[in-house]
Amino acid sequence: MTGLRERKKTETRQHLVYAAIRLFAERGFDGVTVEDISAEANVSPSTFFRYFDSKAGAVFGLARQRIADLSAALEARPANVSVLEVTHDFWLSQVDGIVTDPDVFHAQQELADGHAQIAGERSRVFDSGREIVAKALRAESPERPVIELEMLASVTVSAVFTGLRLWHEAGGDLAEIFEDCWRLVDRPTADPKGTA
Amino acid sequence: MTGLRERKKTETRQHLVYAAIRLFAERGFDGVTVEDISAEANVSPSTFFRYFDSKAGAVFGLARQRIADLSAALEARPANVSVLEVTHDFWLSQVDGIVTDPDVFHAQQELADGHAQIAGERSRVFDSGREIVAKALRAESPERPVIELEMLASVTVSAVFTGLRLWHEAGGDLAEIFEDCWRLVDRPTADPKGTA
DNA sequence: ATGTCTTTTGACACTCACTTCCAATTTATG
DNA sequence: CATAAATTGGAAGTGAGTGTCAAAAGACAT
Repeated sequence: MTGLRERKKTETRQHLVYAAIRLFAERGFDGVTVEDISAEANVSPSTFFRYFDSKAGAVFGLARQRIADLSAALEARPANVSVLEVTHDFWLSQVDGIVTDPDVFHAQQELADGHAQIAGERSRVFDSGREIVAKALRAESPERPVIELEMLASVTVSAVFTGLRLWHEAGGDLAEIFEDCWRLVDRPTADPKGTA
Repeated sequence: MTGLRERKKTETRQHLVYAAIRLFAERGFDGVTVEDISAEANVSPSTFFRYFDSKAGAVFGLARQRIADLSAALEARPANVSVLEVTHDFWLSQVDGIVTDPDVFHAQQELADGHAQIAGERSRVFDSGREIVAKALRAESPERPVIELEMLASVTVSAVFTGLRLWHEAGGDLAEIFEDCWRLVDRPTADPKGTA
């Protein structure tokens, strides 16, 4: 599983992503060619397109690993911990990595906000996260209506997305912002219509 | 405001959007060139790019008008109707137009799910909707914490997005599905942490 | 170590999305 | 009718993205 081949591949992928983000941050998305990125990572342009579908794809080229980690965390869920708790704890656990090296995150956010192509990549990453949480919720509570669970999964993504966005725009304590966002996820669901 | 020039422009834009969606549905996104779309709409490729940033941009080229309508509805809001109510009623009022001619909607959804570029366009449309609702909420309740309002706005988008997605995937009564999704928006917000 | 098989890579050629610039055409205005 | 302004078409150029094929490198046997 962890042969030299595998290691070299993840290495190359990382080099390409970091090279891309750094160059984009320096010269702008349109000011950098795939050839530039490839040269910076010491591979050929052909190789770039073997790792990513598009130039924009490199920006969130490592984020899929995080989604895979979330999926693993949910599959390893202990019986006495809810899916929402696992999801909450997982995203909270990601805060450290982001605040430690915020440059990459802020660059990703700027790029996604400025270019529809990159926004598409970001959107897809979050969407696959939503799908994974929805699947886990369905397995956990097969008796609850699907629409309710789908909305719940969607709102967990909203919390993460909103938290990151607000932190990017205004700064502050990311963990604290995230907890504030999460409060809207943990409201009771089985209530009657309420204030409507 | 409604001179011949303006009318011709909106006409051309519509022709391009419908031509694009129809051709994409027939031959797939990659099986259609900008030249094809332009020819179908009787304009030159140069003109196409004066209306849209990219080939993908044409898919949601009319959706921005809906967001503008939402913005207008929120600005015309009577004092005794809440922002959430206006937003809810607006989206519900859009249901008719979608179910009457569902082909365009389904085609848009398929295209966005299959191509990151188009997903980016969709993401941006919904995001501008979120921004508009958030702005209205801040104006309505300046005393409430910003994070709470931002999350609320984000959840309204989740409701619309989830409703459309589920209807696209499983069919059924769109208005009913939307109401089910909206239940998670209208839960009380000022509660103590509750089940957390 | 050596040979063989498989995977990864680099080089080349090609299409088409997208940009830029200029000339021609059409609409608005006095 | 004349002039100004906006819109359009055409042509040329850059670079993203795809396909193919031969070379290089890791995996695995003897």
